[in-house]
Order: sequence, then structure tokens, then C-alpha cells
Amino acid sequence: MPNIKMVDGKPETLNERGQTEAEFLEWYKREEKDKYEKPSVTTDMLLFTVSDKKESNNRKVPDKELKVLLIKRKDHPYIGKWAIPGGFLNINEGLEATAIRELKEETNLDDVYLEQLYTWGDDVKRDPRMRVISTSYMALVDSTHLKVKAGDDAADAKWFSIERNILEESEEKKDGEVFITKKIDIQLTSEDGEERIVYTLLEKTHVQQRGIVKTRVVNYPAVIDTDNMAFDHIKILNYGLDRLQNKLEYTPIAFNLMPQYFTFIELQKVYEAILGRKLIVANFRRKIKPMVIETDIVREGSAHRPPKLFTFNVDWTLNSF
Amino acid sequence: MPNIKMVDGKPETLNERGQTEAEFLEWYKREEKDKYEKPSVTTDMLLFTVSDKKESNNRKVPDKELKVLLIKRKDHPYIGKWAIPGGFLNINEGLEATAIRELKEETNLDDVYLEQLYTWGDDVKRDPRMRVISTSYMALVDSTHLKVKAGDDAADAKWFSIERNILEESEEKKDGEVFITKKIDIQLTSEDGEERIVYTLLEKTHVQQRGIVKTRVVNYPAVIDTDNMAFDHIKILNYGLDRLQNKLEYTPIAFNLMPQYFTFIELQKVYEAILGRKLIVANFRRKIKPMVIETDIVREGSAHRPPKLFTFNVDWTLNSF
DNA sequence: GCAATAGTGTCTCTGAGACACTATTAG
DNA sequence: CTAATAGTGTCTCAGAGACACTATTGC
Repeated sequence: MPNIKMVDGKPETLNERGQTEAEFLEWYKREEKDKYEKPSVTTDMLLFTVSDKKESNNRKVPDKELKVLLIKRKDHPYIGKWAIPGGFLNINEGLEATAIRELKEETNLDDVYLEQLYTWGDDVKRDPRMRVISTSYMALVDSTHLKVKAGDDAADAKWFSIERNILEESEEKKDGEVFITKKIDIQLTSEDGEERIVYTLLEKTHVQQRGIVKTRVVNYPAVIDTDNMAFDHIKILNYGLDRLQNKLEYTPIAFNLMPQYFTFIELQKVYEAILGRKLIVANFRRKIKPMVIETDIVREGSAHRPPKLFTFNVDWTLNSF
Repeated sequence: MPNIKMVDGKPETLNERGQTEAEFLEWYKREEKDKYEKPSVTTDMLLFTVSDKKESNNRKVPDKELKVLLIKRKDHPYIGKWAIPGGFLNINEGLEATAIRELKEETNLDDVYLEQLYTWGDDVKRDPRMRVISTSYMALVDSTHLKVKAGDDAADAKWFSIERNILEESEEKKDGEVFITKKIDIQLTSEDGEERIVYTLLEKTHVQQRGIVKTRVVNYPAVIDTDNMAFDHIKILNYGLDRLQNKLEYTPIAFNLMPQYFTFIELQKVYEAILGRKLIVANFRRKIKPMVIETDIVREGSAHRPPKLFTFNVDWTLNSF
């Protein structure tokens, strides 16, 4: 049974040391607060956008490609390697606020879709400087809003187009357990074509008797620091791509990558760029139709039948989300 | 262009201060490492299990109920309130390793399903002692393995049955944007019936023109510290319940809550307990059938037709996951 | 008309939901 | 036999995938 003490006419619960909460806090901040060494906390951000692919045939509607912003590191560790934007949390700054601040620094935008992905902190040597825990976020930006060139120095921040393929799967059974390995190929190419990053990852899924499923992603070959991406950022990218693909199927997340008015084909090409495969026109339209509103506007200027413009139907969420 | 220097016959890149990586790290750890105040990092864990409901009619097959382990806080802050188990990260300990350590302390189990949920760090005053970032995990335990009573002191750790209902939804349109509010009622009852925790949360979803969807969960009424759960743990619980319900639909996650052999009805009642609604027998069997293997074992002793026992089909994942 | 893109109609297959039905045991 | 639970058959409806088809524009 806890002790109760009256302080200024109000009951205060005492702890085992006989302290009120105010007394405890005062004592804790003086004696206990810095007793243990603390890790550094950073946020890292996957900044995605979608833009037109260069099309050799000028008369064709261009395909889209998914892009991610990478920044060339100017200092150790991983000097000269490409990293996703990120930075240290300030002690009086919220976690998401840190991510928003970085986003603003890179793009001068703040009101964009932002979603927390995962917190990376299992490897105590992720960062050779010290112990760092990093919470990763994903931001989606409509490329027509990206007038401001990312970062201060263009050479140090580039948009990379993303191509990801699942190459093969292998299965192994042992002692009633199943191990599944997927080989994931990721290729990044900078807009100017000067930079090219190639990775192979292995996604290892372990299925145990009672349904315990553990999935780990590792580099293949198991080398990180000779590759051209910093830290474990290739894993963060891979994780973000998974999340983006999944959310595409059952949320209106893709509209964050679109301008306010768009054609159906443009939207479809965004889906195709993210999913990495072609979709069938009629099925796509049927599925997406309830999420959009048809406008009277048509896009003129093409040498063919002009497409109608659509816009996101904000009411869609009411029924289906 | 970065400078290159030869060190022991190997090329080393120099940073702007003319340091090699080794020199930089030595300098950084001496001069920079503790320049900024760091937050504390904790992991908090939702430990879920499922057990039989007490059934007044002894001849009926008992329903199941979802339970979560809560611990009564013995010290400030939130002294006497119920909290989910958690603890501070050690500087040389992985994030998941911290969660596993806590799990082991509470249940003496280590090989259970564990999944990272979300990292809470937007509110810089979550913890009145100091800035704390908390990564939450969810663990699923088969209750037949819970022979060891949780914790050292039974009075301080109790299993609470969970009942959650979505009470009502309201919608508001303004300036082409949509605001949706769901009222979520959560009731927790300890096994001995002595403790009862009741909360109402509001889940506010904001849909903007270009598809930006932001969801926030707030207390209703907007009071935290007079309620009987510590910190923001009710939100963590709510978040975990969402995740658990979602994963139930498309992963074999539920088998982590089952013993190795179980009847179909038992599995169904686990699903019903988590989803909070009744399911139709035939449909459930049809959906689940590929995930399980029928055994020759039947459970005798009942006064009726004895049910067959099933076990998880580890091969199911190969095709469908 | 032709080339190119925009957009539709419809068949099939699969899976979820609802519900009526049969099967098997103890006593 | 009855009570109770175990387990199946089948109808309907909605959505995904495939693919052939029609529509509209500039030139």
C-alpha cells in the first residue's frame, strides 16, 4: 500500500523513498538522469517522387519512374558515398518534427505526405562514430512542386531513378522448419546518368512450427562498406519500397505523388512505376474509379484524342478506409 | 574533388579538415560525440496472449479473450498506474535485444513472435523525468507456455482482458477537405477482476485535396494523467491492436497464440477474440484450411462429437506470402 | 483515311459472406 | 433417442485479371 501525504491540501502519493512526485523529479534529474550512457537518435528520410521517363519516340506518352533523393556525404564516415537525407534529433524537438525539418532543408516543402517506417537500432555499430538509433520516414512529393532544387549544392544531392527486381526464390526445409530466400536486385541511376548504384539483397524468411516468421534482409555479398551507399541505407530504401508498394494497393497514397489534376493514364503509369509491372488499362480504371472525380477539363495539344482530367475524391475515404 | 592520401600503401580519402577516417573518428569521439544532449531510449512491449473465457454453462465450448500484460508502476512518475513492460536501452545492446531482455524478465520466454510497432517520440514531454524516445514492440505468446507467472511479484503484474469497440463515426467537410472522427472505447479488466481500466480515444483522420491522409489518436476527454494507465501506453495498446487485427487477415500470425495442436473451433475463437466479432464457421474453415494440416489425433473427453486436431502448415508461406 | 491514344464491355475465375444442411460423439 | 458440437455443400455477390472492342482527336 502506497503512502499518501497531504501537500497544500492535496493528496500526494509517496514512493518507497518517501518522495512526492515533485521531490522525485527533482532528485531524479539531479542524480539519475545521466547515470547511463545514452545513444544518439537520428531520423533518416526516404524522399520519393515520380517523374517522366525520357522517351525516345516523342509521340508516345512517356512512362514514369520512381525516384529517391540521395545526398553525397561530405565527411567521414562513408565520405563520398550516397546517403538518404537525415540528421540528429534535437533534445527539444519531436521525432517527426526532425524529419519535417530535414525535408524543409532539402526541398523547401513542408506540407507533404510523411509516414514513419521503422526504427533501426539492432546493430550497435551501424555508425562507427557512436551508438546511433535511427527512425526512418518516407515522404512523397509531387514532382511538379519540386521547383526548388534539392539542397544547396546540386552536385551533392541528386535524384536517383529506382529499379527493383526480385530475381529468384529458393526454399529449404529442415527439421520441420522452412527457410525462404528471395534475391532482390536494386539499381539506382542519377538523373544526369553520372552515378550508378547496384545492390543485391537477400531477404531471408524463417517459418517455424508454431508460425513464428522472422524476416531478415542482408547484403549479398555480405559487404557494406565497399558499396556506394552509406550506412545501412540500402536496407531502409528496400523497406520503404515494400511499404510503398503495399500501401498503394489499399490506400490513396499515390495521389500524393500526383498534381491536383491528372489523366488516368498518368496515374496508371505512376502505379506501374512503383509496382514495377504493367497493369491492364480497363481493370485499373475500374479499381481506381471510385477514388477519383472526373472533371470537365480535357488536356489539349496532343496529336490524338485528348484525355479528361481527374482529381482525387476526398469522400472516397469515408466508405472504404 | 576529395583528397587522397596513401596510408600504409592503401589510399585513404581525406575530409575537408584533411583527416583520414581513423583520424576523424578519433577526433570525433573526443570532441564532438557529446556536444549535443541526447535523449533516453526505451523499448515498450505489448505482450499479448489469448485464454479461455469463464463460461457459465459448463457444457459449452468456452470463448477466448485477448489479454495484455500490464505492470503496476512502483515509482514516480505515474506511481500506482498500470504500464506495459519496458525499460531503458543499454548503450551496447540492440533495440530488439532490449525488448527480448524485457520479455525474458517478465515471462522467462525468449523464442516468441516479436514485431516492432512504432517509435513514439513526437511529444517531448511524454516522460516528465527527461526526453524519452520509445520504440514499441508486440509479442505474441501461447498461453499454455505461460506456466511461469509473470514478474516476481504477482500483485504488480496482471493480465488484462481487452475489449475494444468503435463507437461512432462522424464526418465533417470543410474547404474541400474531410475530417473523420472515430470514437474508440477500450476496456481492460484484470484476471482477478480487481482492476478495471476504461478509456475513450478519438481517432482523427484528415483527408486533404491531394490525398494527404494524417491520422492522430487523442484521449477523450483530453486528459492523460488522471487516468489509470501510465504515459501514452493506451495509445500504444490501441496501435498494437490495430496492427494485430490487420496482420490476422493476411498472415499466419495467429498461430503464435496457439499451442502446437489445436481444434478448428479454438483457432476460430482466437480470431473472434482479436477481431471482436463472430465469424461464420464454414467460411472460416475454407479460408484457413490451406494454412493448417489435419492430424489423425482427436480430442476425446467431450460429451459430443470429438474434434480433430490441426497444426500449422509451414509450407503455406511458400505459395502465399 | 491513318496513327495514336482514350476509354468501355464482358467473360472467367476466385474468394468472401450467408445459411442450410449432414456427421459424430456421450449418455 | 437427444443435446451438443463438428464439419460440409452450395448459392450469391463483388472484385481481379484478361482481352477484345469502340471512341475521339490531329493531320
